[in-house]
This record gives sequence, C-alpha cells and structure tokens, in this order.
Amino acid sequence: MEHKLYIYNTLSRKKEQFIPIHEPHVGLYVCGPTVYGDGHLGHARPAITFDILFRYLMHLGYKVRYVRNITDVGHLENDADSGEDKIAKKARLDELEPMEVVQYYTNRYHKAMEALNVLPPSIEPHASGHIMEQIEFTQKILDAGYAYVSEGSVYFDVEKYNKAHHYGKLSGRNIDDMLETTRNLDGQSEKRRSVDFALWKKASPEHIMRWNAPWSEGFPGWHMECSAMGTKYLGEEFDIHGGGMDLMFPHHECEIAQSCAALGKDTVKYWMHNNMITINGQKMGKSLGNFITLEQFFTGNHQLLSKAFSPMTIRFFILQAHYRSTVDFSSEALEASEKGLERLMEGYARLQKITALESSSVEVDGLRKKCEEALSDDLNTPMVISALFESLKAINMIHDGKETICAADLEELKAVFKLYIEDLLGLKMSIESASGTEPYQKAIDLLLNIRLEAKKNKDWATSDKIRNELTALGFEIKDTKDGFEWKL
RNA sequence: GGUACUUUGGCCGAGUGGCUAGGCACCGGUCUGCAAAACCGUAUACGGCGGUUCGAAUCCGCCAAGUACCUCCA
Repeated sequence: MEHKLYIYNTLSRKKEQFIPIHEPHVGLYVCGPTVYGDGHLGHARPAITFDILFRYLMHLGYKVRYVRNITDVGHLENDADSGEDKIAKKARLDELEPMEVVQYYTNRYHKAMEALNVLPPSIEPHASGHIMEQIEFTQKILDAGYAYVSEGSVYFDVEKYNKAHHYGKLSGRNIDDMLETTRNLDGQSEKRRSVDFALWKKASPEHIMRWNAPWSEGFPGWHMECSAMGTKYLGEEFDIHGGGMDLMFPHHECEIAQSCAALGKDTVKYWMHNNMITINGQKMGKSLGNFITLEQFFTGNHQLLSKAFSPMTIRFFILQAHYRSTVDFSSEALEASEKGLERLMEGYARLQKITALESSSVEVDGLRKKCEEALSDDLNTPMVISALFESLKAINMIHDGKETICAADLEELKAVFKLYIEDLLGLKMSIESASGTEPYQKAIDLLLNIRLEAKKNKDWATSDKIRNELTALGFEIKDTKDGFEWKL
C-alpha cells in the first residue's frame, strides 16, 4: 500500500501506523448490539465509525473480513450472579420465544443500518449459534488453569491470570484497586474473588435459554462470545477489534484475558474505541433512559426532536465529529447538520451539470490529497468534510460563471467528490428528489408555468397566489433565471 | 474514593508550537416585480493562573468546572 494509514490504538494510547498481520488480508471484529430493544443513536456511532474504516480499508486495496456479532444470549441485566438474561427477560415480558425477540430486533437493527447506509459485515455471527465454540473455549481456559468450576458454573481466575499477565492493561487499571472498590459488593458469591467473571453459568430452574455443557446445563458468559467467534472467523491473531468506549471495561478487558489465557498470546493487534454520544452533556444510554431510538429520529416522534431527521442527516451529524470525541446531541445541532448536508449534496449535484472550458481558474489538485491525509489520520472525517466544503465554494463559483474549469480538472473533481461523498463517507442523495408520479409532477409544472406567464404579464396577484398556496401545501418554489424549480 | 478524559467564537465541531478548519445562526452584498431559495463576503475563539520558548489556544505545573469507567450499556 503506497499510502500509510494511522489509527489510534487504545492499548498503546497512541496513533500507530496500521500494518496488517497478513497483508493483503485484514481481520476486523466489532461488537454488535444485544438485540433486546430498538437501536438508538448510540448504536449508530460504532456502526458508522467502523463502516468508514471498513470502506476505507477496502478502498486501500485490502481484502477485509469484517465480523460484527449479534448478542442474543448471555448478556445479563445486573450483577453477574443475580442478573436475568436481557433477551430472556424481554421474552418473558412480551410472552414470546426468546428467538422471536432476537429475530424481531435483529430485523429492525438491519433495517436501521440499511437506512444509515451502513454496509453489512462479511459475517454476522449470533452468540446462540456458537455455543459449542464457547464451551470449547471455556474448556481451553480450564485446561490452561486459569478458570475454576463452582456450583456448576465456570469462573475466570483473574488473580491468577494477573500474576502471569496484566489484567487491566487495556483500560489502564490494576487489580488491587479493583479488589478494593468491589469488596463490598461481594456477599453470597460462588466466585473466589469479586473480580472473577463468569465463563459459563449454570441455569436456574426458570431460566429458558440453556444448553448442555460438561459443567451444567446453562449458558455462556457475555464476554465469551467475542473471544470464541472472533478467533473462529479471524484466527488466533487478527488485526482490529472495535467497539464503544463503554465496552473497554469490563467486556474487552475480559476478552483479552480469556483469549490470552486460552491461546497463550494476545489475539488483537489494534483496539479501537468510539466515544459516546451525549445528550445535555450526559451519556445517552439504556441505563439512563435518555436515549432516542433511530426510528424516533426518522419519524420525529420524540419530545426532544423538533422534527424528523433523515438517516443521512444522522450519518452526517456523526461524521462531522471525530469518532474519539464525545458528540453532544441536540435538535439544533442536527438541524445545522441537515442544512449543511443539503448544501453539500446540492453542490455535488450541481457539479454534474458543470461544463468544462479551456482552462481552469480554480485549484483542484489539493483536494484529493487533503481528504486522503485526513482519513488516513485516524479517520478524521470532519477534516474530509471541511475540505469538501471548501471545494464546494469553487463549484458554486464555476456554476455562477465567476470561475472556470478545464475538462481534466472537472473529471478529477467529480472523481474525488464521488469517491469521498459516496464511496467512503457513504452519503447518499436524499430520497426526496423522487417525489410523486409523473402526472403529478406535470400538474405542478403546469401550475408553475401558468405562474410564469402571469409573471411575464406582471400579474403579480395571480403569480403570488399560486406561489403562496403551493408553499402552504409544503412545496418549496425557487425562481431561477429562466424558469423555476420546485420540491416538496 | 480510584482511573482516565474533556474545556475552542451565539451554537455544533476540527486542529495545532508561528500560516483562515468547516457547518449552522447573525450581519453585509449579488440575484428578484417583491419575496423565498441560491450564491458570494466580513466579523467573533481557544476555562483561569503561572512556567518553558524568539513565539503557545497548541508543551509543562497548579486551580476550576464537567464527563466517563470502576455494575448492564454502543
């Protein structure tokens, strides 16, 4: 690869040059959703962030295998000892089979992702479909001596692991602090230490989702699925593991410990974490109950939303901030993004209509380089967008006849805009352009042509009436030099 | 309590030891019968106090405010 990509590795807390383990192949694993409820804005962030990475790696010529899991078992509601499985709880409340819950929300998640123009991953494994792998993985850890069986459940022996390796190296904490802060929570536990976590849980009698294992009839611990499925599809060592920052501890820390204990080596080379979306400065999340679902954004059906926002607006809004920064949601911020996106896309459409002249009065060369440098510098999408907006000015000036562009420059500009807007940032033209059937469109055109005639005759009363009434119906009428344009 | 991070103009949000980020809003202009839309343009900034430096919003220290993780969370 002639171009160098730098990504921030949470492990080293530095930007590092990305060098694949087995070029040209790249293995990418990202923690997907637990499908017990509708996806919210927070789910869109990692999906979009790693969608950009996925697209960019492919653009650079790598053969990428992108694995994003669906968690449908083992993710508990509260403390590992007493919590109820999230899926099972939802199923009980809705009187459904757990797998009905899983299917329903998985479908809805897919629909939302498609609307956001997030490419499907190469493999989307379900935890429930990989119970055997998880049992085997657990057995490996037991064989290695880093786990113990207690009352039919299997727990990871964190203290023992920590003697040989550093438990806490990803999140930057040490075991003594953790033992201190968690000591009080520990009462009736079957665990030796409060920091130990479950690899396999024996199912209580009322627990529906259960499988046979050497230790008991039960289900796998939450962290186990990613270790088992990640290594199954990407190998014992793979390139990039991503997810939300809130998963850093304990989820990813446990994953590192599990994989290292079972395989005797570190599995992941680069750890990447996207930051959180906040609302009034506070993290948006299920536990805080302050989340807005993606569907609510698309329909505008939420008290904090001034109106509906298109999936592309959401995508653009997220891309306008760097993935490692928190981004604060507000209706105003989204409206600003919406307008900005519209301007960008209209400029992009305008670019297609520009005719080339003999020579260029504008500079086109720098854009591709700027975008490339920005994206390869730890996915700096805000910089890419900024560069595009700067070129947008030139496009508009050319359109107005104030600047000129030659054929070669025009081709380059079109190519770069397409590459970055469509292929890499994944922004699509708004769907609104296709409004109504042909007879319907012709009827509107007819009305506006009548208005045009009225204008020629200086019959302002008729002209304004048509304009005002159409506006009242929700049409946007634009007068141009030689006619009109309209949209809903 | 422990650990980490953040603090940029009216709002959102990049960046960086010296050169305009960008978007939205505002204001001014072009266009228009008037508007709207569109387009162009100007302005406004780097939490506070010290230090390093020829020079810091950018590095260091202290202080303040806020957030996250330490329990489920993308």
